[in-house]
Amino acid sequence: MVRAPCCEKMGLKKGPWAPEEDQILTSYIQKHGHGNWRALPKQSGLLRCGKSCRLRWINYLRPDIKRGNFTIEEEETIIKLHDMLGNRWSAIAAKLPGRTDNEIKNVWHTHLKKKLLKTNPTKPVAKRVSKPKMKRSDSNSSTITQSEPASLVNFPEMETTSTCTTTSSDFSSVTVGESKNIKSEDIESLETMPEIDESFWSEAAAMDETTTMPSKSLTMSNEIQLQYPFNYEESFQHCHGNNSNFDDGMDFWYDIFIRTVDPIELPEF
DNA sequence: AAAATCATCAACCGCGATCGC
DNA sequence: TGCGATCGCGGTTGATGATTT
Repeated sequence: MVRAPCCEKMGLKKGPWAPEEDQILTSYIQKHGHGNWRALPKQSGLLRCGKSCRLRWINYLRPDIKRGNFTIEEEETIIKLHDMLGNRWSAIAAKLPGRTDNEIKNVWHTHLKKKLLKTNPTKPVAKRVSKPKMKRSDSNSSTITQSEPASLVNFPEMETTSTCTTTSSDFSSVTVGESKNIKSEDIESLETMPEIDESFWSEAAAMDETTTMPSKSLTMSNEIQLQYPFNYEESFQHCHGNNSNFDDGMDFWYDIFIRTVDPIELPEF
């Protein structure tokens, strides 16, 4: 599929927005709503592409935008959420009313990353938990489809956990209750998401000495998930063959771990 | 005082997901 | 069901102001 490059048409303006443009966009949206962003510039008379209009509205003109410096509480929330979610700025922004993903991203890169490095230079700052990418074609199926491995996972503690015990030879089909598949809302449900901090991982590693993976089908509640700090790579290799790697295993278990809303069922193995 | 470097942040870009015909 | 259009996200860029040399 060939995509028409955004803003490439002659006459479309780029760069900083003039106050008059802001005025036009604001009054148009207040009157008509934004509807189709692509059509908005034509209808409002702006010489901008829809994408640019959308960004300007979302990041700057929206009436509920909170301006000014971030409070200590907001910064702490960002740090906490980033620790849990990684660079999922929109998910983090959803928990900070009036703040945009762009703003949070900027604050993270300019202030918080440095702040964290100062206060705790040994802790990995760029910890990223990738959101599993689901193939659209599988959205109604009951199986988890893994489209690509996590690109960066930095949990050194996990690599040292002892192995789990499974008797599985086929883990390719995991039933996920009613929700059928991972939904972004599930991942966004931070109210039910356990906080994963360093103490969790060290506790998990300690517990792992005595726990093994259940060998029969089970319902995996939030608590149970927390009790099974698997060796991601080995467990995944066990299920998918020895050619799979740590990232595959991490992503696979992330799929399972992230289901925090409804209990899920694992197949017999 | 001027040049160089750094910090900030608004805006852009590309891509995957989703919508809707 | 396929495909083009559109949306939304995250990474990156570049303009600008502040600070340092």
